Amino acid sequence: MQISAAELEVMAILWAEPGLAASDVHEKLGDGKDWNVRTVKTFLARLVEKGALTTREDGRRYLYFPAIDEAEYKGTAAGQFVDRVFSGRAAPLVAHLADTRGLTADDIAELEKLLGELKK
Amino acid sequence: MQISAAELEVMAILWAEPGLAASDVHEKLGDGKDWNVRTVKTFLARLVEKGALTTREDGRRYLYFPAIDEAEYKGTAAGQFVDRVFSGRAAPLVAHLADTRGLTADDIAELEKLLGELKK
DNA sequence: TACGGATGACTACAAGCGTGGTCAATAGGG
DNA sequence: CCCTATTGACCACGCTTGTAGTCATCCGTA
Repeated sequence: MQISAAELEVMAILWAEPGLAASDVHEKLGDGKDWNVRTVKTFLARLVEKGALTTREDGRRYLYFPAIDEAEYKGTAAGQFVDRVFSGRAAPLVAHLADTRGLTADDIAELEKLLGELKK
Repeated sequence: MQISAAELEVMAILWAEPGLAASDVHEKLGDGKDWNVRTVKTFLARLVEKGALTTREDGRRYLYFPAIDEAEYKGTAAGQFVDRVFSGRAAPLVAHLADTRGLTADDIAELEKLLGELKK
């Protein structure tokens, strides 16, 4: 089930707040995204078609709910990305991230904590 | 400069061994990828068009060379991915990787070493 | 009650992508 | 020397993606 970049923005909004109507999603879009409402509706329709969203009728409109789990989706997406770009190896990915965008001290602390747990 | 998944496979081969001809690239493709030679040539042509490869004539054929830096490309790609899927935060990405595919002990060790260096 | 704005259904359309076919020239093996 | 396999140039085609337009309907307000 492929979800495109633009569609993912819509999913992000609905993962954060399920049960919105098309116009709500439109309003909640970030700054750069000044998509037409119809564009948003297209994405919603495609996501429903793809099985990533379900709808509930609410009078004359639909409310949209995520049909796939956020953590699960992100996990798979991360795995696919690492496979595609880094031949499946996670460490170089982190190295590159550190290199090109600089991990914050917080990031590093969080990662250390994570590694501590993983070692157990 | 967008490089698609299939094109990236070709880039990977040429990053590992620059100066191959189309047929060489075709031969070096991994197991799953039984693309037709013409498919490979299409990707090569598109990559040249995109400026990701340059060519040198070698008699009747072309040799292909990467025109973009591997580390740089991967760094940007990683950054874009983290932005797109994880709102720019690296730690959750690693957490998801650990979760869904299990990092190996080696991975963990490598990451720890990396973090050690980053802290300095 | 008539109209303007919201809503869903359907349609459009160009660019990108994955996959490969056609054609003409040519180089190499028999 | 001739035929086959290789190579590049160009073309094709259906699917996805980003970005909406059109149309009919309906709801609330003037």
